[in-house]
Amino acid sequence: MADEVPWATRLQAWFRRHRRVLPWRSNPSPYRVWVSEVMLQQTRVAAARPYFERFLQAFPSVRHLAAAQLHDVLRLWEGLGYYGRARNLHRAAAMLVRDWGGELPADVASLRRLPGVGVYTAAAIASIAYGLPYAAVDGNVLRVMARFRMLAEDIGRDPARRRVAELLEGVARQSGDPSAFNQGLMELGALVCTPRAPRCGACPLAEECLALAAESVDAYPVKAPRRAVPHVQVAIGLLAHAGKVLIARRSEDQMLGGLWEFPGGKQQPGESLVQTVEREMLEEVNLRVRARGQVAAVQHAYSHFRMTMTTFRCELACDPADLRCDRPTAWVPWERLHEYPFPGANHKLFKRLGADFGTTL
DNA sequence: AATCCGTGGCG
DNA sequence: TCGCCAAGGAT
Repeated sequence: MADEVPWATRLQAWFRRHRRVLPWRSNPSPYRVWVSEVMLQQTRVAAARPYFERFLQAFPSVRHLAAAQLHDVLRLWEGLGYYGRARNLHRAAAMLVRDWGGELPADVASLRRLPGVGVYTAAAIASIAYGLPYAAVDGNVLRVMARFRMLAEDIGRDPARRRVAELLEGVARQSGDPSAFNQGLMELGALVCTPRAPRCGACPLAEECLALAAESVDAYPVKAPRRAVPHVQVAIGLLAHAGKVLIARRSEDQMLGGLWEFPGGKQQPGESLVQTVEREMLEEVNLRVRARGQVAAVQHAYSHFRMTMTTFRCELACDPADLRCDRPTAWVPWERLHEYPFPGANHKLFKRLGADFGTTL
């Protein structure tokens, strides 16, 4: 059957020969495939790998994950980004225990109902863990197929993804090994048909590649330019009392949800950063403080805006018992802050301040 | 359909 | 230095 699509056969042969040894490939159980696929969403293999090892060590099964506290799941996700993935993974584990006996369902419709499992991830789990014939169309596959078939559609839009999925569904079915076919296409995109400087001389699909034949590989894939991102000024306060600093937990329905931070917020028009931090402290935790001096400023780029985060040492100008906040807060010794999951920008700050900064509080 | 959601590496 | 990009999903 595989002979009906020669390029798919060559692709799979190439994959068997060149595939990387990756932790989730050694034992592609449904749980391990699921966790790896979620970690790999918009994330490079090199970045996800150490997280996967630690995560599976801590939560070896769906039931272990479901029984865990979100706090501990987020600590293991800390630094990987897109924290909604971790929250969804945790929620989905509970659903799997409740509705599926702690197993991953073996059909795409049921998989698709799990939070954090979209069209791509459902197809990836179904094909890689269960051998079912679905095309898993990720960014790699879109780029490879845009060049291979010289597709003019903007691959950032949904019609292109659907078109490629239609193109590949039949091939995946005839391939005889949907897991190797899908992973082969993605591996090809990661190792050979790369975004920049593709290695067409090493490509098993080169002789049938339309973009290569037209000497137009550089013109594909077609992608709309990104918009410019805004830059915001943020001021945060390090408020110490009795040897501990005040932190607050971000709401789970917002950006960086479930992670901890120092109180603070965005600078408003006509406001100095000192005024910003003093106002935010009052608004967020109902404490009157005086900003004593700038400690550090770090630059950080999020997915859709950039930030300069300026940090001020603050001094209490009211009774600490006035503390009121609509989200969890904690007074924590500086050396124990690592027990709480913090966003990347805060880790830049920690690194800047040094390990013994706590002694200066 | 368009926007929101993180981070680090790379040229 | 800085824009681009990576095994996308939710709304």
